[in-house]
Formats: sequence, structure tokens, C-alpha cells
Amino acid sequence: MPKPSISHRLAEAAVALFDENGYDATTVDDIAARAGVSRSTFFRHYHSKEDAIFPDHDALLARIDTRLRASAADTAIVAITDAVRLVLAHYVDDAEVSLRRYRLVREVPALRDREIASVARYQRLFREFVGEWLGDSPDAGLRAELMAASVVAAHNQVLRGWLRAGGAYDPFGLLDHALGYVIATFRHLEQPQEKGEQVVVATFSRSASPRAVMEAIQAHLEAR
Amino acid sequence: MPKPSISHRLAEAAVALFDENGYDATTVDDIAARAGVSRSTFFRHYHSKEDAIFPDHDALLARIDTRLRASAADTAIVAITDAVRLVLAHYVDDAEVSLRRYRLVREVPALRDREIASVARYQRLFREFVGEWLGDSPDAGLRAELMAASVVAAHNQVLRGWLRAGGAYDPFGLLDHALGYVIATFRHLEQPQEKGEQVVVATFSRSASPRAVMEAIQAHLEAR
DNA sequence: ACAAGTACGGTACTGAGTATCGTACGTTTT
DNA sequence: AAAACGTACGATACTCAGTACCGTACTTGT
Repeated sequence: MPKPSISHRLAEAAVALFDENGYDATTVDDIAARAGVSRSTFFRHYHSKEDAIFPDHDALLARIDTRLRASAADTAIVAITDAVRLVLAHYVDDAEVSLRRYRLVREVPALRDREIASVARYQRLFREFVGEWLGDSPDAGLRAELMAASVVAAHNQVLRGWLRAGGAYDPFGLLDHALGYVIATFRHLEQPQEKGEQVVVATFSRSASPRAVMEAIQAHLEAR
Repeated sequence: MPKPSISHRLAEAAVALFDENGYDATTVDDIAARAGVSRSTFFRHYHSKEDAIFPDHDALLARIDTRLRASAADTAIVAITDAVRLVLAHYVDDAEVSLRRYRLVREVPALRDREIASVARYQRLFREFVGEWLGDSPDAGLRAELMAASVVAAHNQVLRGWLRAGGAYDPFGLLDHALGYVIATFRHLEQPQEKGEQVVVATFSRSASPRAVMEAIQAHLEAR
């Protein structure tokens, strides 16, 4: 039988022990002992105790980066919504691991912060990509920030729901639906207005005050 | 003279030492020694070494919470954009401290992650507030997530620019501009569509200035 | 066979964070 | 005024994450 790699054995031992005794009560020595290696070896494979639970974020980040650079999408917002599917796919592919990790992350503050920091790196990658795409158009930095944040937020919302439900369904339909919101919101902000007469269709609730209507329109005009 | 509190002396000593020797090279003993107290006392006032730089996030979070609950805004998105001004104001009020902290946070990964986690708590507060506001309307969870993320993203973008510029200008105008994007984007998503909605179709020549457009629309609205 | 690189074990150290003592000081109670 | 009490600080000892370094086996190329 092909004996599993030490990294994999360490990660497995870590998750098992965290499940059994809790995160804080588990020492690195315990993990190394269960994996049958020394403490030194643990730190050679993972830079910290937390790392043993987030083994492949860096690899995924790199994959997303190459996916973005190779993207043939015609708008930046579509490119990053396309890329964020990789993230969800990564969780869904290892559903069991994701769910176990989710239960852990939910109750250990240190791990929660770590997870949030990881997500922030994805968001930063998206932001920089959109920023380069938009160049020095007006409000490029702001729009890049908003697009990246919205895409990540949509993804997180779908992912959290899926995790809370125990991974009981296929979340990609919901992700598409959520990203539909985002794309519809940002696509028209992204590209320079085309030549020719424009038609603007705006709908407001019947009870909207004139002032509210004016503010909404003005914001759009100034953002143009 | 009113001698400063120990907490304040500790925070001051921490920032000073971090500036002089760097974060990692500064031990808690050093901080306590400079503040003229014992190591025990340091940990009695701050739960961790990082905490000495983020002294008042919890207090600000509480203030924002009460501000939200007391909000008289007529839409959720306006309420949270209103609340996020408090965050920016908090940074601007202590500009010197904010700038020094920014330089530190930028180069110490541990502090950066901590900062990101703090921001995530604001975002969570906003998300929960909007979620309650929207109730169980369709896609309430998704829209709450998107609104909160966008408001926080707009704030972060403005704040980062201001910090990078060394706090050289008044950022509230930029914040209003950025939040204008967000409000315009989400206000129409917020309230359930009513029956008998109205459709307005307006066409303008390509060369029409925003001001001319605004005047024409305003005349129509006021005549309604 | 020999050299070199690689992966692991072992040891020792620093420093953050926790637990638990005792003690000094101010406040309340009688 | 004296005793009881709560609070804040200092001191000590401990656990454990993370780093540095050294020695050793085992593999790979020549």
C-alpha cells in the first residue's frame, strides 16, 4: 500500500486530536506523536499549529492567480466571479474536511481570525486584479475594492449556508444566483459608456420621495 | 498634574518601543519596564501583546451598535453608511496614533491579521443589523452580506488612501462620495417591489451635462 | 565507492500567556 | 477608630509555541 505522506499524516492527526480534545488542549507534541514523527518534523512541514488545518490555501491562491491571468472574460467582474468558483469548488471537493474544519473554526477564535485573514488574501488578489484591469479610470480604486468585496461576500454567504447545512446540497446554483446580483450591479459601472444615444430605465417604488429619487440619480451621474 | 492611567502608559510604551526596535524584538517585559510596572500588570490590562496597539476597538464597536439601534434612517443601507462614519471619525480624531499604527500594521503580519479580524467584526455587526432589518424577504441574507461588505469596503478604501497620504486631507468628502456609490447600488434592492410600479424612460442627448439632466428630472418630479 | 543533498531526530533556547501566590492600599462597616 | 473587605499590583513558577542548531541516516548522481 502506498504509505501516505508525512504532511498528510500530520494534518490528519491534528484534526483528529482537535476533534477529540479540543484545539487548545492539543499540543504540537501530541500531533507529532500521533503521526509517529518528532516535533521538529511537524514544524518542518507546517510553520505553525494553525497551519495544520489550513494546508492548501497558498496553493489555491496560486491557482486562482494563474486562472485570473489566463482569463478570457471581457469584463473584470466576470473574471473574478469566474475565479471565485474555484474557491467554492475547493471546499466542496473535500466536503468532509471542510465541514470538520468549519466546526472547529467556528468555536476557536484563533482559527476564526486565521480563516478571515485567508479570505482577505483572496479579496486582495481580486482587488489588485480589477485595479489593474480598470487602470486609471475615475474611481478605479474604489470600484475595484467594491467589486472584490462583493464577490467575496457573495461567495462567503453561499459557502456559510452550505457549511451550516452540513454540505447537504449543491451550492453552485446559489453561487451563480448570488454572483448574478453582483455582476448586474457592477457590469454597467465597469466599462466606458458606449457611443450613441443612451436609454436610461429607472424604477422606483411608488412611495419614493422626490428627494430620495434625486439622490439616487445624482449618485449615479456623479459616478459616471 | 493628573498622572496618566497605567493602561495609557502601557500603550504609549508599547508603541514607542515598537517604533524603536520593531514589534518582534520588543518583549512584554520591555513594555512593562518602560511603563514602570510589572509584567503581570501588563497582562492584567491587555490580554495579549497585540492588544496594546488596538486598545479601543471594543468600545467603538459598542458605540456603533448603540448608534445603529438608535438609528432613525429610513433604509438599512443608509443606517450602516451613517454608522461607518463613526469608524472613520475614530481614526481621524486620533490621526497621529492612527498613522503610527498604520506603519506598524503594514509590516507586521501578525498585526495585519489582527486588524483584518477587527474589521470583520464591524462587517459582521452591519450584516446582522441589515439582516434583521430585511427580515425574511427574499435573498435577505445575501443582500445583507453584500451591503455590509460594500460599506466596509468603501470605508476601507477611503481610510487606506488617507493613511497612505499621511492624513494630509479631510477624508469625509471622499467617504461620502464612495458611500454614494453603495447607497445608489443597494437602495433599490432593499425594499420589496410594490405592485403597480412605475417605469420612467428618459432619453438625453449624448452631450447633455449631468447638471442639465438633473434639472430636467427635478422639474418633472416636483411637478408630480 | 564517494560526494552531496535531503529529511528526520534531538537538544536547547526565547518569549507569550496562564495560574496562583502574597501584599499594600483604600473603602466600607460596625 | 478598628476591623473586615475588595481591588490592584508584584513575584514566582509553569506550559507550550516557535526558532536555531547540530548530528545522523538515507538517498541520488557520478
